[in-house]
Amino acid sequence: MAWELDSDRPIYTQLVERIQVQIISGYYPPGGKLPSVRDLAAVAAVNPNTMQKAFAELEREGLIVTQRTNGRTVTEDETLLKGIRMQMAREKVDVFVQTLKELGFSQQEILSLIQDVIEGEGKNE
Amino acid sequence: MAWELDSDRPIYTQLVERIQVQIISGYYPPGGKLPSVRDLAAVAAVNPNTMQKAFAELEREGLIVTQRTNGRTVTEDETLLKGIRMQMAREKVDVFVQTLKELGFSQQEILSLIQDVIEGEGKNE
DNA sequence: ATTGTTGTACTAACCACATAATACAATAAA
DNA sequence: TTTATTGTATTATGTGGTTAGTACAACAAT
Repeated sequence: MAWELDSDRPIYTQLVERIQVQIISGYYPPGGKLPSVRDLAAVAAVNPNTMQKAFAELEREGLIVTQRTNGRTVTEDETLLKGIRMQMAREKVDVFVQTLKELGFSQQEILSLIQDVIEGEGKNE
Repeated sequence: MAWELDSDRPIYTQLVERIQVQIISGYYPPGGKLPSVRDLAAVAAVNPNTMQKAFAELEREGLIVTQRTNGRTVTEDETLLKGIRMQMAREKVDVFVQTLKELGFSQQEILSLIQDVIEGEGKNE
């Protein structure tokens, strides 16, 4: 399936975030090989240049390593991966809680909304 | 203070979201008058054209009403406002929970993270 | 009546993003 | 050695967002 991309934000940014999650979640394990620029661009249905830009950003963050003519691999630094995982989670939580508070929801109401979603999904899994 | 705007997304979209929250939270009460395009553009430090575009979108959604030569007011349809409030909240919750699950957090872990933030903030308020 | 404020429309210019189409060097695979 | 694949770089083109500047009609305030 082609990746779900929002036209409201730069595509390369969305590619970065998606691949970040795939790495953090273990879909691409530490030390594992990543698809080539061309292949992954084809899968995502974007231009190779755009995927190249996303990979460059991921490399700048240290999540992936480039071997000049033999593709790319996920970093083997699992400490870094775990750190980024927690960092991403905390940022999502902070933004979420702040946003809901701005909408006028109390702490208890926020927790209730979360539990509603979790219990609702529980019936399907 | 100038509004905090992210260069990663269209400014007018961020203006829409910010004003939405201000309306939903009651900062601009139902039936209340909104600043003029030029004034609010000056406050936010953006071009009047951009603010105009944001207002046009808000009007399309029904949140605000335009009086041709006498400014704009927030809709008096409080049922609509409450509906949008819940709609926004549920979407935020859904996206949040899904994102955290993709990062490999369990339901209990998600709840714990939320409680950490809430309790942490409690000490400052 | 005059002045000021309102929403609105228009053009020009700039820039970032995205795509398309090539091209090249390095190296793995055959 | 030859071929294919890799990352990478380049140029050109199109699109959308943003700003700047200007202008106009409608109406409130004076």
